[in-house]
Amino acid sequence: MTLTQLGAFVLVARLGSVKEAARALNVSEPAVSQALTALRQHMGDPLLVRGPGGMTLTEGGARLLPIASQMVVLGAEAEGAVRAARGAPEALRVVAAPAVAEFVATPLLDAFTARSARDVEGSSGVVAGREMPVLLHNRLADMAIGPHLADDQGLVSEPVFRASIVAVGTAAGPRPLWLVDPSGTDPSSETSRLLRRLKVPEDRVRVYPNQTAAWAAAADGDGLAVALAHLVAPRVQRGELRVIATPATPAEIRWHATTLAPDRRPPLAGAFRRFLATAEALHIMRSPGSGVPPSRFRPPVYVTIWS
Amino acid sequence: MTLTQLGAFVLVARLGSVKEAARALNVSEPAVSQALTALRQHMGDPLLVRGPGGMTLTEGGARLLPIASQMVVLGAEAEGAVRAARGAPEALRVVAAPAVAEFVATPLLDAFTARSARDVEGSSGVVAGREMPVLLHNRLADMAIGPHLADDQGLVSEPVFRASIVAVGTAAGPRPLWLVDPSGTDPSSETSRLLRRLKVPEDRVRVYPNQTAAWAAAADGDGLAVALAHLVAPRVQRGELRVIATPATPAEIRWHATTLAPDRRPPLAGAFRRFLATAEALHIMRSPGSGVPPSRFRPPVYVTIWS
DNA sequence: CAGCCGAATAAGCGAAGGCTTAACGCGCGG
DNA sequence: CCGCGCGTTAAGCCTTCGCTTATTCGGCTG
Repeated sequence: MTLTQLGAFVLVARLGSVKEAARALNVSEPAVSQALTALRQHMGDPLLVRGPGGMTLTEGGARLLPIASQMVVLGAEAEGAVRAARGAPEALRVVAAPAVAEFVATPLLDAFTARSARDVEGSSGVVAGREMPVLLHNRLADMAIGPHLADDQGLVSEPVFRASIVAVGTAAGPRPLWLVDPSGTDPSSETSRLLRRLKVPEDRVRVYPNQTAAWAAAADGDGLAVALAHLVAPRVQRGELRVIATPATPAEIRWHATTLAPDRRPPLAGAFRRFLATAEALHIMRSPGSGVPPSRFRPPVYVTIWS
Repeated sequence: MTLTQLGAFVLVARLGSVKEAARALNVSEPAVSQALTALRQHMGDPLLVRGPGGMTLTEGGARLLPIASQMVVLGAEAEGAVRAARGAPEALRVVAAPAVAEFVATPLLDAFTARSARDVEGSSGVVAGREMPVLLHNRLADMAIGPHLADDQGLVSEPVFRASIVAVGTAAGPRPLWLVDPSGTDPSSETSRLLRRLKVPEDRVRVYPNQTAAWAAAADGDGLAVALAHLVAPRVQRGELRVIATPATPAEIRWHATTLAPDRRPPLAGAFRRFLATAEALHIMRSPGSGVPPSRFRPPVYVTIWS
């Protein structure tokens, strides 16, 4: 399996014909055809078969195409990325648990890049706790902010923030519906730990795309939402929501910053780690202003790998 | 540039040593070293240099690593994907504008897969309008739901839903701050069209990760949020928010479903397109129940390409 | 049935890729 | 200063890639 083969396959699938693909690639038609057969053989699937209106994908080909297409794109990107590294700003890549990402990751990165004298470019993404060690080890991220990561060889995980999680809703009741953010599906998260401690059955849990949405549903009387106390406080004061005591809340939780061991982590990750200890960072975590000007808002490039 | 070369590079970067990488790959040490030099030459960058505590990445290497790593992973995935296609459920991949993704994409796909007799597996992702045609053409998605896509050769875009966008907040005032979801940064979106029509300068715009969050901020009196009227209605009725008239709102908008031309689109995409015309789908779009049980909630695999 | 078009196959060739063993360079600690 | 340990270079070998031209196969159309 070669990038050229994948490229040929992608182009034939897109253009619907070997001939056109050959023309687009500026090679002879058999070259493309041969690349295809090599790939077919490797995969053990026809991938593309003759059909009305050109070559059409088999089910296997349809599965392969998005993956192959991405690989081709990444291949092109790779060359550019290395070349662009000269004189480009240093990159700092942070992955975070949903609540962190939703409320504080962007303000923190903004403050850090603004304060850092160096030319720095930060970006962040959301992942489950289980993924974090892998991403750090593979250096797909420089720092993870979220739950404590077990003493995985080569990782250092230090607490950077303490908060309290509470249940909020409009009224207490028996067998409430629990409204949570995606970390409810992440077994290593505090949210899911809480649900387990309360023995909430799965059919009494509803997952929302983010904590704000879950609060909104709770304010509608749909159930109890899990919330970080200091973040939901304004709504409680306004009377939209009430803090509902449960056997397991309020509970104290900690956010941890995890990086590779100091001798192996990028310098920038160390600098950011030190920044997290400053009063400025602490202030941001305690009361993040939410919403950012559009020029600052760069949504990460989410590429969905359809599996 | 070969996948083997990239694999060797990734492994050396991860393990910090050529020797260990060679052992992990079960090849001789020069094999790895040579793969590295080939890649270095191709890229025109040392990528990895000797450093204290093993081989350390150059800035260029650091840029390459995440890309290379992903390519390697995808390479492995490719083989599995084709093999798994036998007897696997058919895949339907939908990309959607932020508002669609936030409120209706998941319920729609759930309803469709539940109703379809076939074994179907749906998944969805969020993208900007500009990306949609290329994703469809490249067959990285089977359908796009969002703005009308210009008469791009080979694409058919049909309206599937009509709604009204309004501005909501707690009070009208001069020079309000506009609170929008990420589509505010997408020039082809209705939201950004609206902002342009109102001549809102960029520094009066704040982008939130989703519409719900923007509404919440608006309820806090932070400014005016852009909202789909029928979705924000409950909050207006409860008095949390008021609809604020502006010279450009309320405005009627349309969601369009776009696929490849019928003769080139996957059968499943056609079936889903027809489903969107049913009363059931219409009902879901009009009043989507939000929040899904966790067993149903499969967050798409978001892979961030750090550029 | 002839003719045509597009895909597949055959045969051949140069250039990489990818692997080995052997030897070299080089920083570091005994 | 000698010997490790580790990365790199050298040389040789076989396989595969990737391309060509020439030919064959298969389906569609007049």
